[in-house]
Amino acid sequence: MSRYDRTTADATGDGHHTLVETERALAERLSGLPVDMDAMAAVQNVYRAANRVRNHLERTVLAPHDLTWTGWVVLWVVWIWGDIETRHVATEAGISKGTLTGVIGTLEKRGLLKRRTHPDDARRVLVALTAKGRKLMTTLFPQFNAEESHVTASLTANETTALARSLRKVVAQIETD
Amino acid sequence: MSRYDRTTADATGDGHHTLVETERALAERLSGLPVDMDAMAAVQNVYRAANRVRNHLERTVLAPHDLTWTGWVVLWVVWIWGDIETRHVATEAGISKGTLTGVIGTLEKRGLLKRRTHPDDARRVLVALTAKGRKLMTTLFPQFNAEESHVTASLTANETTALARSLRKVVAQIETD
DNA sequence: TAGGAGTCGTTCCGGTCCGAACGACAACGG
DNA sequence: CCGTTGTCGTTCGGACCGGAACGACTCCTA
Repeated sequence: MSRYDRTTADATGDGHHTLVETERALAERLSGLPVDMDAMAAVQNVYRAANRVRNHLERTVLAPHDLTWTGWVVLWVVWIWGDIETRHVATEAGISKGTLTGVIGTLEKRGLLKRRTHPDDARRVLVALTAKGRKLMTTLFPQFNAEESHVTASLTANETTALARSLRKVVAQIETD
Repeated sequence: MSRYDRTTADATGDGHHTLVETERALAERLSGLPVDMDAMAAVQNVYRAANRVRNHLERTVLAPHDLTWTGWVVLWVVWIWGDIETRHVATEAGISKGTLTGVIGTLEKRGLLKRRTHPDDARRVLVALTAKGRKLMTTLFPQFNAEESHVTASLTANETTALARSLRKVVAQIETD
């Protein structure tokens, strides 16, 4: 046993700690200093939830079709907005343009979308789904959305909308810097 | 100009689209099919907010100290729980043990933490901060927490706690599969 | 007490990610 | 006209990421 068996940790068995445990351990490190526990908990859970949701959707919906999360998001953006410039795709998908180049290359190689030069500006590149890509999205989106419903199933309708609204506030707050 | 200038997009100028615009464009793709818009908006914003928060904190707090987000999380976990086995660090930090090996290697090379073999089990490895690592955390955590407060500043206290609670529900929902 | 089963951290691989640097191109100026 | 400036997408380097395979080690059992 010995003290190394996490006698100070109060583990819940699977290595996860509750907020209360973390708060107590943190108090030992920062005795006296003021800590915004609510903000800390919110930020931690945003990041934790995002990764959990991503991994879950990748495994249940995307993996059978050999799609990564980023690949899916890019396909979705192009599907919705169609015939869109790559720089806008990058902004909309929330990735850098450097990353997008590789992702679009992969998707184009698989015949899901196509690149073409902008007719009025040879620097720009337009992207659009192929027929194969549109067919895939028509099949996949209902499955994806059903899983989105599933992961939010433990929330009431009001809680779900409040969640989205609060998160938009956080994003807006960051963008006003 | 031409139709390629996003006449169908209703861009807000910076490449971002509102939920209403997305909903309308989506309706054109899925006319008739039922869509859980609330779940979709919630999932999208969770992921968007997580990345925005991460990037913001990396730039404002972590970058000056040449720390990555993952490196910071690992340091934080070890700081809070101290003398902890690597497998628990991986679980707590939300990364795989394969990834953790590399991150710990980097942090150890910088003298921020130290590895040592578990006295009762030669397979296990214990990790603890060095004096330098503890000093860094004492300096950095208040700055980090202040930025966490800042990004949630546009939420009321009730909204912040509700946000964290809803996100925990989402995580719990996924883990019950 | 010796062998098999299980668990630990590590290594490797293919892929993702960002930011900086780069070349191609367009727009503006003299 | 032609250089300067700025904006595209692309390329490259370094870090991260999960999952599979691996060797080292412990535990269980006959």
